[in-house]
Amino acid sequence: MEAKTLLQEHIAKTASLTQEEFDYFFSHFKPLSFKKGQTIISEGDKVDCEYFVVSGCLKAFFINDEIKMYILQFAMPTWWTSDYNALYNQTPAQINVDCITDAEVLCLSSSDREKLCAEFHQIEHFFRWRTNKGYIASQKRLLSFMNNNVKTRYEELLALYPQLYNLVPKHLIAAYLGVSRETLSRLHNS
Amino acid sequence: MEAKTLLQEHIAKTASLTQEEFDYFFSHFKPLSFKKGQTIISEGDKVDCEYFVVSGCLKAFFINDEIKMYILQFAMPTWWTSDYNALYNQTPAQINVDCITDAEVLCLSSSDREKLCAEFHQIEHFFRWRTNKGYIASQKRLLSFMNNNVKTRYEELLALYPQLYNLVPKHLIAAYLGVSRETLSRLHNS
DNA sequence: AAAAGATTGTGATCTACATCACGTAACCCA
DNA sequence: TGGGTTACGTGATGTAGATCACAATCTTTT
Repeated sequence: MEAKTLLQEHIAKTASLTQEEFDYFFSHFKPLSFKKGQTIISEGDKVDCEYFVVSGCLKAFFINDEIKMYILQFAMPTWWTSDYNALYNQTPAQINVDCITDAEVLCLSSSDREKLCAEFHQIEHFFRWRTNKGYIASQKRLLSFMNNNVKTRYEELLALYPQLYNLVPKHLIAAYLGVSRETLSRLHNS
Repeated sequence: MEAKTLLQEHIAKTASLTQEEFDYFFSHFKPLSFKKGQTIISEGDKVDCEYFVVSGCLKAFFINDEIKMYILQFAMPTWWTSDYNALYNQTPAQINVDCITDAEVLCLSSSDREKLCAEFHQIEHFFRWRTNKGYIASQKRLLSFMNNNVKTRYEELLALYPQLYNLVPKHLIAAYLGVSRETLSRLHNS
């Protein structure tokens, strides 16, 4: 699907904009294409934008001790991603974002987002709900982390996003679950 | 500090309301007082409200297998709490909220919040930012969970909220850290 | 098509933390 | 003021998952 239509249908679920308003909104987004493996945000970068995924799959991750990787989010079409802590607090990125597959994204700068939120009540409404859903999902994941063992978390993840099983290498799924790739591999037999 | 002043100063940090607008906003809140140990939300309840803490300390927690407790949030003055998943998706509460100390709260119904957000752009702005901060904090905690051992998480928590050490029994701090009370106790000696 | 790198599986061993068990001290509240 | 509940410490033992090591594919690049 075309980027503009995808975004429009996505927004329409929570906010009512006229076609004219949406066209204006859309004009602030910059379309970007990336190849598999390309980096969008690196640790230490100044972060100015957030990204709406049109096609492909990104990962937002943290590297500890230059060795261990922890994946905060897989970002699929219609998902938003960035290092929101860095973006809102104007601090250097602690999170990396790169492309698991070739990907197309729409890039929106933080200043444009704030401008658009101030100009259109409905746009502010949309972003409140988007963040709200992210917050609820994040709380659920935290609870699952405290409450469930690796096997249960793995099954939950696959039930929620079956396409990940074939799209994403297993060691990345392990990094999302916060477990070693060896342990994840052994789960298949138990 | 008086409940109304506390809320007004809290809101003023992110939204500009005239005194008249704030008075109208405030008129939708219901002040409630609770004693130490009293329950505000029980698992299975229909959840209609969110709560702004004026004084005291609440905990939002999840009980697994009728045995293990996991604390999602300690809620102190100027913090907001509820079972947001239940509140937004109109599902029965999975989270409990009760009082660690005597507490005063201001209660806002979800329908009033949505009404106020629709009526005043600045109020929608405020709630977007509040949720945004919650989302960022939740992501940070998730990262710390994956990345750090118990001792580091304990030190982080005490650095962020030193008052918790004396205010809250250790087994509740253990339940927040997702660790057994015995292990937490042993950390003091190591 | 060959070489190099990435991905996955699996055994052996190690470790952080859980669980069980028991003892002591502090705090309610009738 | 005394008896019961709650809080907290600490030893002994169990276990999920980490780490190390190596081998077998599968993918990408030249």
